[in-house]
Amino acid sequence: MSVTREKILELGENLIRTKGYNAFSYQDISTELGIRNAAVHYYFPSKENLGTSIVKTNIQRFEEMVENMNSRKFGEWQQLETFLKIYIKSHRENKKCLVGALSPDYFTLNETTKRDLKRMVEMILTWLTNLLDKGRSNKIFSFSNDPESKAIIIFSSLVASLQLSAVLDRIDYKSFYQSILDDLKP
Amino acid sequence: MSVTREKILELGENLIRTKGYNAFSYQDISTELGIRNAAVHYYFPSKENLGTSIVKTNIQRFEEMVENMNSRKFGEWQQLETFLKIYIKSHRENKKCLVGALSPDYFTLNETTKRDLKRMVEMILTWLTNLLDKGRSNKIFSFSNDPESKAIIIFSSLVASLQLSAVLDRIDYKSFYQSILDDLKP
DNA sequence: GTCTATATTCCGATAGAC
DNA sequence: GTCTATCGGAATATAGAC
Repeated sequence: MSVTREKILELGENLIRTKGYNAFSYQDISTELGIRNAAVHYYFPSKENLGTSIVKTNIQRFEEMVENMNSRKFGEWQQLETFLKIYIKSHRENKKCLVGALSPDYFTLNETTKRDLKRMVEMILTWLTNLLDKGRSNKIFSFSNDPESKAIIIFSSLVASLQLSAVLDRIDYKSFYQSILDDLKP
Repeated sequence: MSVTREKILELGENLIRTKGYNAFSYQDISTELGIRNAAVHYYFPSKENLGTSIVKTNIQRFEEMVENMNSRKFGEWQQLETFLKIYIKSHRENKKCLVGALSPDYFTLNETTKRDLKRMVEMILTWLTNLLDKGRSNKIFSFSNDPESKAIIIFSSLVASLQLSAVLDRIDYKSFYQSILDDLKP
């Protein structure tokens, strides 16, 4: 696979996660890579193509993370902490997560990207719901509400915390993150 | 104050809360109002002006809500429920809240709008932190972590839940909202 | 004070050169 | 297969008519 293509994918993801889908342009990418904007169109004919490819890449990344944790027999705590590390890293890099970057623009996306983003969110929420449910059965987590609602609360917190971090440069992310874990302790 | 100006403000807010700041244009507004796009520029010379005005309006609205609750001597539960109603209403109208609509685009905003948005987020978080703190002292709320972290978790949940609702049209908002309250019950 | 005609810049995308 | 020259349209914004 072309190295230019790879670079475009990486740059595109970074641009979406910093400026947002509707604020970045092919020009941003071509300038950075020292090529013409139309060269980007060669690899990704439309912005729709690029957006969808980026979402698909992220879905794959998530699936690989889950598979990896399963094959290494991670416990529920370990799995949750591994998942949370994605957000700590994003926070350190001053980026939003892909879901937090694209979901606010959902209505403006094309059908393909919408469908993929939806699939990604469903995948994450289903995984997290199951994790919380199993963890509670095993007396590792403790919470009063139903697992699905709890999963939405936790996932939403993570997604928006990265958005709010950009606004309030003084969020103590360590405390925030620790609070999410503390909330689940038996 | 001009009626056209009022309409522009209202339409602009709706557009930001549905399409997002970088996706809506003055054309969207002028078409809806049956005037030329430049007429909108008369009232709000730049998009920056419009954006800032909308944020300021929302800050004022929030301040009035708090003042109103104070003057009517609302208890902590009642205050929290009143606050949550904003999100239930937004959810019903398929809109994001203003913070959830603008924060993801923070890096692309001009300095004035950035400053106002920051002020709005700080105001809400400070209010919520104090509410949680007082409520816990009065044995009305129960939670283990520090009030500021808890406030960020709750506020983040609310902000992103509206974003995710657009993606997953099948979020049971009632359960979600009830779970947030249940989490705080002693 | 209110709005229209118009300029300018930038966007995403196509056709075609190498 | 890879990229450049270029288009058509839409975006924000200004100058000036009424």
